[in-house]
Amino acid sequence: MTAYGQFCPVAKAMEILDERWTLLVVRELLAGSTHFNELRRGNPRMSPALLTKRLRTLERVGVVRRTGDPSGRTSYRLTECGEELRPIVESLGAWGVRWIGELGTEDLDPHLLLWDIRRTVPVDEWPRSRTVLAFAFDDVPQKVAHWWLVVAGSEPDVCDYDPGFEVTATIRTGLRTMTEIWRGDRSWVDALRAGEVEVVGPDTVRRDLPRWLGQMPLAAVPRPTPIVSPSGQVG
Amino acid sequence: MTAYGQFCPVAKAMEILDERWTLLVVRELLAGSTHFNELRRGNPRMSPALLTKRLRTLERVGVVRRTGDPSGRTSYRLTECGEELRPIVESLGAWGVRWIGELGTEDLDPHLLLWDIRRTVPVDEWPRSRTVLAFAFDDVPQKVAHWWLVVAGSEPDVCDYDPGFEVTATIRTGLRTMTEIWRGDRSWVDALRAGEVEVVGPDTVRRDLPRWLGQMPLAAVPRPTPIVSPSGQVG
DNA sequence: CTGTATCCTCAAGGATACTG
DNA sequence: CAGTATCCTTGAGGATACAG
Repeated sequence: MTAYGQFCPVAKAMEILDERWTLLVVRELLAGSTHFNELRRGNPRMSPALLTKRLRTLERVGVVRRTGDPSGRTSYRLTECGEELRPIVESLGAWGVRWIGELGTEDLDPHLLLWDIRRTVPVDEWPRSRTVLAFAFDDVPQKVAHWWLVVAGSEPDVCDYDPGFEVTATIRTGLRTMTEIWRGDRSWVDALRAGEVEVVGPDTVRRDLPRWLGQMPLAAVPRPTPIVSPSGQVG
Repeated sequence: MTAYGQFCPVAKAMEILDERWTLLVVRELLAGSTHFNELRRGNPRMSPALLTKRLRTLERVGVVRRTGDPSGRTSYRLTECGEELRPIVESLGAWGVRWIGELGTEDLDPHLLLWDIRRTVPVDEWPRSRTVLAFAFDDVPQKVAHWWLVVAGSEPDVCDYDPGFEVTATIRTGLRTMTEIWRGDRSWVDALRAGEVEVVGPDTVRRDLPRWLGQMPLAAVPRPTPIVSPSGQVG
């Protein structure tokens, strides 16, 4: 928060918002997280001390209000001022998904992926009875390769251990491929055709599964048209 | 540009954009600056080494293209990718002007103010003949208290020394007051009534002067409605 | 005009362990 | 659950001078 020495509103805004992690904490709050550990889960590489510090700053400048919620737990909520950051965070996301397609291996995180999927799972598309999808990622250490997504009732659950229910279908693929599909960088059909995803389960499930999982909301953002030269090469 | 370890497009965008000064350099490019020293003038507290570094990064990620312009001078221009940051920078400005009203003394800078005014002076509103406005700021060191704005033809000029032409009118006020008027935090009439601005010159000029100078574009952004309690106090 | 080159400091923030 | 406490490092970036 070192001052820029400018009266320009953009500079004044950035004094607050350009600090590392700040807008990612706001992103979590916009997505509906309210508790300290929810915010941590959304930003696992952030130390708790730093999260505290950022929340204090955001509170001081009026973006966040810290309250005890009904049950007495501490909870953080965006003020009107903070809520008005929504279009900014959304535009940043749209810009990011359009122009920063290349993901490093560092950017891939199964925990974040599954939690993000869980957040927006279209439960209505799923069968009424308990349904369990198993994920097996073949490009990460065994320890973090297996995940389960359980939909029973209206609340989806994510586990990194076998919850013991019968598995409806298993998705074998790379974490990278699954992430790219989720982000809308490539389509299910494309990945299936390329043999990079294998869905083990009944045909009906294999057909419905893409609709069950869906894609992240930003996946719908149109991508820049690649410039194709007459020779057919991408320029 | 330390990675966040997240595939989220907001995180990927912020890896680039949350570095100190970055979006302020982009702001200058969006405003039409193309040369190294123009970019420096817009961000005087930024060291040239750091500006170089930021420009290299922006070039590497595809936001900026570095070219020699017709005359051979180096020039920096936004790519399509960089141009798409415009709505983001504008939203940040709108948010900043709405929610960060308090300016520290550090934020006041006569050079930046005059250059910003110059940038958008509505020359058509001015007399056809050469017109010179003198600014005398009474709350800053003598050295930086006196400025001249010269409009002759279509190109306005700013000087921090007496250019020698006959002065059409002199504006005596605080740098803070002038900055607040420019930002739209307060109105001319309000500041005049409060006796915080004195315009020395012909009546016609005193009347027209607010229209000559105008306000920064973001001044038009509506401000949050203060919550007024029944007792009349601002909450 | 468009940068390099150096130096220096300091504080941001990552890692880890611990507590009411 | 919601943070503190501590340590440590490293590189970000401010200041200044200089160069092609």
